Amino acid sequence: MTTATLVPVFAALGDETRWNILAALGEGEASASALARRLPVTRQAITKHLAVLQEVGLVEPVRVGREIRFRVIASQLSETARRLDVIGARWDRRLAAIKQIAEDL
Amino acid sequence: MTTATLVPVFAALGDETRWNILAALGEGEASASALARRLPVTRQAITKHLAVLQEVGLVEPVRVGREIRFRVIASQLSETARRLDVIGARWDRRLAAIKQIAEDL
DNA sequence: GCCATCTGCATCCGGATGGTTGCACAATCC
DNA sequence: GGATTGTGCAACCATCCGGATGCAGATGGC
Repeated sequence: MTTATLVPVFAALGDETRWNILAALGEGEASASALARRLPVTRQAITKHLAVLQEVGLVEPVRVGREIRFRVIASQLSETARRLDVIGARWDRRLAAIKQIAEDL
Repeated sequence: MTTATLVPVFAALGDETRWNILAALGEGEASASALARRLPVTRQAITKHLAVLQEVGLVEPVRVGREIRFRVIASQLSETARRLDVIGARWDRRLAAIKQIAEDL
């Protein structure tokens, strides 16, 4: 679960490279080195990004022999979407109410 | 509609102050000056944030007399949530498939 | 045991970013 | 018409951030 606070999750998702990493991980678990081979960035850069993604619970490390692979935690994405949807709905209601009031004038 | 590219929207949502502004706008339309009065930041800072929010279609300016009020576009929030949910679902399927393969070994 | 490979840590760098201050300009209300 | 209030623009500042380099340490294959 680790329901991370919402804002940092969005901050993590607000970077193109991070999405590329997530997309690459969609093909299956991969280590930082492996990711560095198929993406146009250094391993160290990838490591930092993975740390950010792990911090907000979007990704999870798995030790395999001497390497550390990472896998996407899809549920965290869904959870974030759900929470954002709730917020959106709340605003919809509020705005609808305001509009109603305005029209009643 | 203005289906802004997803990543910049997340980047915009990845800032605490911006959420405070959105929350304040939830009470109803407000100008940059008005927001500056009830938030612990300068009007100019707020103006910049509003520009970012407007850029990604989360907020919309409305001219009222000599002031420019801003209102939240709730549909953009819902839309973003929907798109994120689709991505999450895709990952869920993919991960389920991978798990299936692993178990079949 | 040795070499190849993967990870970790520290440092450095340029650009973006959140924020401020200061000033000029526009419009509105009385 | 004048003072008040709202906006716009520019410069400046500190910090964060994405990224690169370099080097040291760990670990596994053969």
